Amino acid sequence: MHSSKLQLYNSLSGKKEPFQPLHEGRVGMYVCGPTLYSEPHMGNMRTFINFDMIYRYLLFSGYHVKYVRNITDAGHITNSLGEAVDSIGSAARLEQVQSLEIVYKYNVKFQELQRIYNLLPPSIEPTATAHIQEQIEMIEKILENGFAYVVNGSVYFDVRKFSEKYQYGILSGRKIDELEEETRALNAQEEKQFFADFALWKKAHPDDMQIWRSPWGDGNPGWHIECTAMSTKYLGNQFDIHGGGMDLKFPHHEDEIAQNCGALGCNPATYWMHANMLNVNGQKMSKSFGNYFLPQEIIEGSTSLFTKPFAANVVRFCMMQAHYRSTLDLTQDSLEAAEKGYARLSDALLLLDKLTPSEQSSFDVQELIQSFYTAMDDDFNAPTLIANLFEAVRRINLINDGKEQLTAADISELKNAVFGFVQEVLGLQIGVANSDAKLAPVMELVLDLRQHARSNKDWTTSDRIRDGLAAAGITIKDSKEGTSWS
RNA sequence: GGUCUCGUGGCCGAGCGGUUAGGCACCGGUCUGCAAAACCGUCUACUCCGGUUCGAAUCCGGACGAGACCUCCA
Repeated sequence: MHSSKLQLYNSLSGKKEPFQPLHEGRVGMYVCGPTLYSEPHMGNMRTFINFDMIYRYLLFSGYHVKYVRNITDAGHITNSLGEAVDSIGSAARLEQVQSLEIVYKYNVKFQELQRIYNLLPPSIEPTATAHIQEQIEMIEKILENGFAYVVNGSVYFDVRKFSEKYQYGILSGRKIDELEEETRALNAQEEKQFFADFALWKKAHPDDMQIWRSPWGDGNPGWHIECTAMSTKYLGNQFDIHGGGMDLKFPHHEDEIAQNCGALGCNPATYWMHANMLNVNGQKMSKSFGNYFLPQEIIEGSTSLFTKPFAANVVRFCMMQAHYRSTLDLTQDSLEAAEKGYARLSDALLLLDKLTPSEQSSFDVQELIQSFYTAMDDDFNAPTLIANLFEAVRRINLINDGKEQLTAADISELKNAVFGFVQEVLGLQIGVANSDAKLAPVMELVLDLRQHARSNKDWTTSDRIRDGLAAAGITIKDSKEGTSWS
């Protein structure tokens, strides 16, 4: 039961298009992963969380998905001044460790973060350093096809030559003759024949910590070629979806297209998807703005940006309330709102098991369920999905109050749909109990004593227990069914 | 400087030509010994100025403002 109505926004065309996979029922998806010269920050995580949601909905829709997300562990080697800059190497020297050691260290953290934020593991997470040979072969193909040239041990992509046959700038909308004026005056690029040419292979610099042999001498691969090499190896010359952060659109993705065309004669992906940036307190997350924090710090409450810790589920829920193509502003207020909203959603879902079925249903469950699919089929509109889920929450609560009815079969259908969308599609975990095994019987005793006092109208004692628990951080809730605590 | 995106109520954030987005907060109610919690309900909008249209938050033009990319970047 593949979702045939799925529409997705293609950055290549700038509009929503019906999703038509290359091979019926199968999807190949490549997403640019992290560069592990430092810990991935919360902004990085938003992109991966968004693509996790996209991956999840494709799976949920019945597609067989091969999801490749690379790990960049080879340094990006050039900066605007043409100097060799190996960011992984620089970080390693600072910490006095080998570059592989630092990459390994951050990779372990990244894997842990994926578990914490409930990301499904991709089908494959290939690393750049394990695919140097493939990158060299890809560069050789581009050279054979005449779209690159060798200078002094380095290889550059020939953008002008490429433009004779293909359109450079097709993704980002940039035009070569305009690019030159747009580009700020840059020096020290004498090796390049043309300002827009980019490195495929860069001759080794004495300070490089990572050096490989190649037909052009010792050196390391250019920044863009790893994705072309690995996407081709695992997904083929052409696949369905290529994703990444908005900031990778140019030049990285543009150059990937050029490389793929140059080597294999085709744009690698049918659909290009770009996730938008995360803002914190109104600005793009950045060390210089002082609004930079790590994904584990928000959970531990160890960032001074927020006054309290927030659960990974809450952070994820907050992110799902914004569309993946919109910027999202994370603030104390937005997180607190998400925390309460998520608790409301969560409570209603747990209520589903306790509902009393009726002979007849007072509203159309199918219509409600369909609205979930409609939202997600419209370019993965998770915020609208959540709005529709809250409509379900309202209905569930009304049933609980005896103001709406649902048959046992309808309750069961609703439950499957709602849990499916919340847990499998949005990747949120419901009903994760936090009660301590030793505390539970103690609380039972304490609440029993309080109930005893209450039935004797001994309000002094009952309130003393309630206030005492509150002081210990335990909140109790009285209801018709009894007293619960958390 | 160039290219592009965006400006929605107290906050976050959907919608993108006519129909309630939603969450949080506020307010009203139900429940309760009281309170909290929970639940139900209500109210606050579309930066400004023109234009197109029977009708615009939604399309077009302009102004102002914010941001992204052009250089490593999710």
